[in-house]
Amino acid sequence: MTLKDLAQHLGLSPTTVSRALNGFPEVAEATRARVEAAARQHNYRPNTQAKRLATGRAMAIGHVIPISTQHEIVNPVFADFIAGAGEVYARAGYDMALTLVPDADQDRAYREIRSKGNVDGIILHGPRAGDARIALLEDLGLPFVVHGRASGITRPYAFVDVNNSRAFERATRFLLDLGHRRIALVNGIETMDFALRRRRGFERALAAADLTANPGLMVAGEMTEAQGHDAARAMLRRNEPPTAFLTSSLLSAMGVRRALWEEGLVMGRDVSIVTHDDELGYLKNGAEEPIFTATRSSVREAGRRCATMLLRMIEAPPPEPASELLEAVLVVGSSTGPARNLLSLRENP
Amino acid sequence: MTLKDLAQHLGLSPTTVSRALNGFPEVAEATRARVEAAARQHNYRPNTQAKRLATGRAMAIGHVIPISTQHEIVNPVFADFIAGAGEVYARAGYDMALTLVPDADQDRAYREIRSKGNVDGIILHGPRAGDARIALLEDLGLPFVVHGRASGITRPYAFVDVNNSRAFERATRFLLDLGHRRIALVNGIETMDFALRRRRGFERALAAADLTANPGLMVAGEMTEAQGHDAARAMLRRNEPPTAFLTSSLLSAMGVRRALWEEGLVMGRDVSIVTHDDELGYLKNGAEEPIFTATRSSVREAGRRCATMLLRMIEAPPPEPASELLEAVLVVGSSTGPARNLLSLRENP
DNA sequence: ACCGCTATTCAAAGCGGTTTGGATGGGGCA
DNA sequence: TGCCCCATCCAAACCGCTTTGAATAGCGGT
Repeated sequence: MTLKDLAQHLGLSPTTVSRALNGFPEVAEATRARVEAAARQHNYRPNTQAKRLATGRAMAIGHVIPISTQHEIVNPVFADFIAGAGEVYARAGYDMALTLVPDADQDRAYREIRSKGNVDGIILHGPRAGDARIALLEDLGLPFVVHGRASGITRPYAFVDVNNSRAFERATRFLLDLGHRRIALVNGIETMDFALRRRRGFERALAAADLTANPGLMVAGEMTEAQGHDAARAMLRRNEPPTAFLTSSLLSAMGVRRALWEEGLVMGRDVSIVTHDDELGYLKNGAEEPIFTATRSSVREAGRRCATMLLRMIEAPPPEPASELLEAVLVVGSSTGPARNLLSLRENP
Repeated sequence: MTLKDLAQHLGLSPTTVSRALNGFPEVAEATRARVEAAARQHNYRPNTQAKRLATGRAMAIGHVIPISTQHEIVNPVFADFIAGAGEVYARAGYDMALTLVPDADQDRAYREIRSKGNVDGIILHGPRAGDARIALLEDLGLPFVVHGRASGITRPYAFVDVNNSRAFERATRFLLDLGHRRIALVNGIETMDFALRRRRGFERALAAADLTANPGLMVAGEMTEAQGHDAARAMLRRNEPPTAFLTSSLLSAMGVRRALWEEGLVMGRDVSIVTHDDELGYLKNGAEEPIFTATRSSVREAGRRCATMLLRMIEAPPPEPASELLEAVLVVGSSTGPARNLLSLRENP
C-alpha cells in the first residue's frame, strides 16, 4: 500500500493525501478525516526510505559504540542507556541505529556515517580524555551529544555527564569523616574519562584532608567482580591494609565484598565499601534498602537526557552546545561504618 | 557530491557512473578506472536513502527487544549478543536498527516495522513459550531468525539456540553423579522459553535417577545476584536444605555463593554450585581456571550465528527455515564436589 | 562497401514520498 | 452583478540512485 494507491483509492491526489496525513492546514477537515480513516483501515505506513529521501531527514539517531580489540568488553552500562534513549526516540518517531566501530578506523567510520547520511545525529559513547572523535564530529558538522565528557577538550560540545569527580569526592569525604585514612580506589580503566574524573575527585578529597593517595591502594581496570576481588585481596594482605574501598561499579564492589569474607572480615564493620551505582536493571543495589553505600545515578535517565538533548539540537540547532551535569546522590547502605584498626584486629580478632 | 555531479564532472551519464562504481561488466575498464579515481578524489559516497529506495533493500537488520513493563530489565545478555551480530553486519555492509517494543502493542509494532520497510529482516529476542510473534512475522513475510526457540510452536522457523535442556540435564546428572540428591534450581522467569527448557532438562535428569523435583527447591525470577542470594538463603534454612544449586546465570550463582558464606558453608565442599555461563564480556567465570562449574555457551557467538543465518536467508531465501542448536560445554570449576550431609554438618560443624 | 555483432554509453522511467506553483470554485463585499 | 480572495485540491518537479530499453560506434567477415 503506497501513497499513490491510497490516493487513487480515495479519488484524491497524492499531494492531498500526503498533506492530510502530515497535518498541513490547507486540507479540509472532512477530507483529512476520510484520509486518515482509509489510512488506518488499509494499515498504511509511509515508506521510510522514500520519506527520508524526500525530506532529507533520516529520522534516526546513530549510536556509535567503540570496540577496542584489547579490552573487548561491551560496556554493560550500554543496554540500560539504550533503553532510556530508546524511550525518547520512540516517542519522537526516531529510529535508533547502532554501529560498532573498532578503535582502529574510527575516522573512516565516522566520515562514512556522515556521508551515508542515514542518521541525523550521533550519540558518542565511552569518551576518553582528549577524545579525538569530538573534534572530528565537530568538523563533520553532524549534531552529536557525548555521554560523558572528554577532559582536555576545551572547545564547547554538547554532553550529558554525571558529576563523577564530585561524586567520588563526596564518597571519599564520607569515608574520611568516618575516620578512614587508608582508602583504596578500585577504578575503571583510566583512559576512560569517567574513571579519570573519579580518581581526581578521590584525590581531591584526600588532599583536603592532608592525605595523599597511596599508589599501592589504587587500581584501575575492567570493572568486573574478579577485578574487585583480586585487587581487594592483594591490598588486604599488605602491611597496611585499607580500611575502606571505593569502587567504580557494583560488580567490583561485590568482588571486594567476597575478598573481605575470604579474609574473615565483616563488611561495614571491619572494612567499608562505597561504590558507584549506575542503577542497572539487572544489577540492583538491594531492594528498598541499599546494601552498599553508593553514589547513585541512573544510566537510563542519562540515556533519556542525551536523547532529548540531541533531538532538540536537531530540531533547532542552538547557538552554542548545551550540557547537563547530573549529580549522583550518596545513598547510605550497610557497607560502611566507622574505621577500625585492621592491624590490631589481625592480632586479636 | 551526488552521482549526477560526478557524472557531469566526468562528462559521463549517471548510468555509466553508477555501473562503473557497482562493478557491472558493461563498462570499459579505462572508464571504470577514471570514474573510481574521480569518486575517490571527490570523496563521493552514494546516498544511502536513495540507494535503498531505488533497490528496495534497506541494508539493515532490525533487532526488536521486548520491554515488558513488569520486569523492565533489559536483558544483560543483549549487549554481548549485539556485539557478535554487529561484527557480521559490519562485514556485510548492513546496518543495525534497534527497536524497543513494549509488550503491549507488539502486533502494531511489528506491522509497522514491516510496512515502514526500513529493515530487510529481524532478529527476535527473548522468545517465550508459544510466542505469538513468530506466527505474526511469518504472516508478515519478513525474514527473521529467533535467538532462542518457542516451545509449542510447531511450524518450522529459523532459530539459533543453545541446547538448554540438554545442558541442564547434563549439569544435573553431573551433580547426581557426585552424590547430590537435594538439588535446587534457581532459574530465570519461566515464561521465557530458555528457562522453561532448562527446568525440563533438570527434571528429566532427576527423573532418570528416580527423583522428583521438590517445588520448594525451585525458584524462578529475574536472574540477579539478589535473587540467587535470597533464594539460597531461604532454601539453606529449610529442614532439608539442598546440597547443590543449579543456577541460570553467573549473577545468580554469585548470589548463592554469598548466601553460602553467610551460612558458614564452603562452596565446593559443603555445597556445590553449577551455573550457566553466557561468557559475557563483563561477567567472566574466572580467568584461565573457571571458578564455577558451568554450562558454557557464548552469547556473542550466538549473535554471530544468528546474523549470519539471517543475512543468508535474505540473500537467498531457503526452501525451509534453517536452525542451529549450539551445545553448551560443561566446564568444571571449583564450585562443585561430592555431596556432604548438611544436616549432620549443622550439628557438628 | 555492406552487414551483423559486440562493446559501450546514454536517456528516461521508476522507487515512494514531499513540495512548489498553480488551478478551481464558492463566498463576501462593493 | 462583478471581482477578489481564500479555501481546497492537484499536476508536476524533485530527492539521488538503479535499471530498462535503445542508441552508437567500432570491428571482423564476406
